[in-house]
Order: sequence, then structure tokens, then C-alpha cells
Amino acid sequence: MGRSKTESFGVRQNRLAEIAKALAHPARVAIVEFLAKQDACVCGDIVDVLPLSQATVSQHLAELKRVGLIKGEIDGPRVCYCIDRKAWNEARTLFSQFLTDVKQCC
Amino acid sequence: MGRSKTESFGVRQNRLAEIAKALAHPARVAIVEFLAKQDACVCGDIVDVLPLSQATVSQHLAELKRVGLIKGEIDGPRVCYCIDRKAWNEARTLFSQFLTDVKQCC
DNA sequence: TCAATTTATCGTAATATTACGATATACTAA
DNA sequence: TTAGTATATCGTAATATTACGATAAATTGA
Repeated sequence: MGRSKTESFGVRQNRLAEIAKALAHPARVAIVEFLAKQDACVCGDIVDVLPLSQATVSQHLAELKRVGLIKGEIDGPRVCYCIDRKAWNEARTLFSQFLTDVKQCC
Repeated sequence: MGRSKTESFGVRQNRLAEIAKALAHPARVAIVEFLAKQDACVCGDIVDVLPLSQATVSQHLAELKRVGLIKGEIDGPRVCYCIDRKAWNEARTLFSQFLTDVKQCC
């Protein structure tokens, strides 16, 4: 097949997996960390920092945006990306619960 | 291309992304949670619980094992899977730092 | 030994991801 | 208006993921 059977799992499990997938690439981890490092939301400097083409970075940004972890605000000719506080809190809650609840079993 | 440029990123960023990828499928989230729910490490009952074929479940288990989050111990004709405490602690540390350090930027 | 059971692996198909050049789009500044 | 800059999107290629039936491998119990 090749298509995830998402309908067979819970909303929370799917959301957790979706966020995990958004963070499942080192470039996207790097992007998020870069955005956080800047106090203000700097934008396309990301392309300068990452060893990837502009098109690829844009694609990674779109994926992070699709999941809601970041949001982009048009600011003149450029786009200003920043962490979406609400979604990030959601992610923190989901992951910290998940990672704490799952204890050792043997 | 289609192959991640992992060599361009830090060890921590790659590890974080690797663990995230292992959790980037609801079936694998479900597997981990199921393993944790059982106090002892039950094994192929996972196949009964999940709406996936035995082959697919085995594949998902292999992925979790590859990353180190779970380990399987052969127990007679069956294999007994359980959370790997050490790797899980590593994941918890990585993610909780990552999710806490990244604050809002705007 | 032999059938039954459990799990892994192989083969394969459908689809998704990653990457980038080329191009389109949108805005600013001259 | 027009050139320049910034970003998104399109097209495409290489590779990875997801899924499952079929089969192999390993072990137990009869």
C-alpha cells in the first residue's frame, strides 16, 4: 500500500505522530531551533544558515507550517516565520505526557 | 534526490530527528504505549490489538528496535519486546530540553 | 520426527519524502 | 513602470515508507 492507516488510531496518537513526523528531519529541527534563538522572528536567513537550497528550505517550512508548529506572516517582500506558541505548548504537553507515562516494562 | 543530508547537521539534531521519525507513525506510538501498559513485556499480542497484518507490525517493531527505543528478547518460540529504559531516558531528555528551550519568538 | 505456532524476512505495489533547478508570484524601491 | 529581491510553487528524479501475502526460520509440544 504505502498509505498510513491513520483512521485506525486515536486522535491523540495521530496528532503525536504528526508532530513527530514534522520533527523527523534534522533540517526541520534546525529550523525550529534557529527560529527560537532569534528573539524576533527572522525569516529567510534560514536559507543562508542551512546547507540546503531555497526551494528545499521553503518546502521544510511549509511542512512545519502545515502541522501548525510555526506560522508565517507576510512582511513586505519577505515572510516572517515564528514558532506558534499555542501549537508548541500542545506539542510539549503531548510529548511530555507520552514520554513520562511510558515507563520501563522489564 | 530523496536522501536526507544528515551529514550537514549536528549529532544531537540528527538523533532527535531519528527518534522523532521512529515515533512518526500512529502504529508505533500505539505499540510503545501498549508495551508500557503491560507491566511485563508482552509480545505478539500487539498483532491482535493493532489493525495491521503480522508482517507490518513486525516491520514497525523492527524500526523501533533499530532506533533503540525497544528491545526484543527471544523467549521460546516468541519474542518478548519491551521499552529500552536507557534509550527512553535519552529520548525524554532530548525532547524535554528541545521542547522547553524553544520558546515563542513573537 | 512432525505438526503447530510464532516471528522475521522477501517480494512487491502504492505512495510519500527529499532535494533542486526553473519559474512564477508578490512586493519594494527607484 | 520597471528592475531587483524574497518566497512559493512546479516539475522531476532518487529514494524511503507503508502495507501485505507468501514464505522461511525457529521452537514447542505431541
